[in-house]
Amino acid sequence: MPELPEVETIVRAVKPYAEGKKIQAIRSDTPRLFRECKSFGAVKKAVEGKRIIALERIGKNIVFRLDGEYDLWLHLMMSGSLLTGREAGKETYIRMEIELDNGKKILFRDIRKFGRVRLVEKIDTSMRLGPDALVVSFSQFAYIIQRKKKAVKTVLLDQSLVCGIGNIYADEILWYAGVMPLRNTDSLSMEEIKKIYKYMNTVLSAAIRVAGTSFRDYRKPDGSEGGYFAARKVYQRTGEACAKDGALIQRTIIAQRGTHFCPAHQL
DNA sequence: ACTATCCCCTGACGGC
DNA sequence: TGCCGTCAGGGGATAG
Repeated sequence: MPELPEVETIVRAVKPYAEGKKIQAIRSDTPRLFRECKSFGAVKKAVEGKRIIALERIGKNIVFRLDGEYDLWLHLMMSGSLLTGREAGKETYIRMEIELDNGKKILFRDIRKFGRVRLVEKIDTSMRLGPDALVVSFSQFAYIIQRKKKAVKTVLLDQSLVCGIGNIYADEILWYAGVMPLRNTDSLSMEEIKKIYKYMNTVLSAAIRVAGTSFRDYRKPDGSEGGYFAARKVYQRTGEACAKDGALIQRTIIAQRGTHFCPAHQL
């Protein structure tokens, strides 16, 4: 699923393709994608003819910074991806096509139609996002963790606290940190919070270096797969031996999500 | 105001 | 062969 490393990979690939170009046309036959906008027509009117000043990632969110009144915001949700150098007619599940003024196209592919587009003001406060997981300082992070009294995994998944972490990396980070996903944040020692912070950075950075985790739907814009699935320690390894101590990986449900952990070294 | 639960979508896969 | 249940899960909406 596209989490911070996957969205970062996509944005890095699309950046040189999009930045500095004008949006010639935007097309879509999936009204559902624009369910949070007034209408598709309103989006069309706001973005066509506008230049893409920059392409940015904030957590799992993608923002096309435009030289108009609004920016174009996109969330890939679970099965969304951006494709470059391809024709819409030759691909399946294309929900939106952005044609640039050089004739090239950015395609939004999304099997499950969970993705969403918004027009956002230049300074937007409606997204309710905490600081990005790769930007937040340790003191900020410790403060955020300590003022919550919930399962640590739930806190890591809450985008309004820290944004960018999803189900795969929450499990991976907690495996490295040696902390049980169900542990209440008010019981964590400062040592444990330090470990979670440290591995949040190392796991996300390592995943970006290999272009993310391809599990089910996620692919890079050129169609190739990310390499982190092979490197993962717990996610989707239920019943396998833990790489650290050989105990069998267990699975439970936290916050409606499959949660994987080692019962021996995660305390 | 806060938290927990439901639900949107589609395809893959295992069991019978 | 094909039908059915389960799983994948981000985040907005809604109930409490």
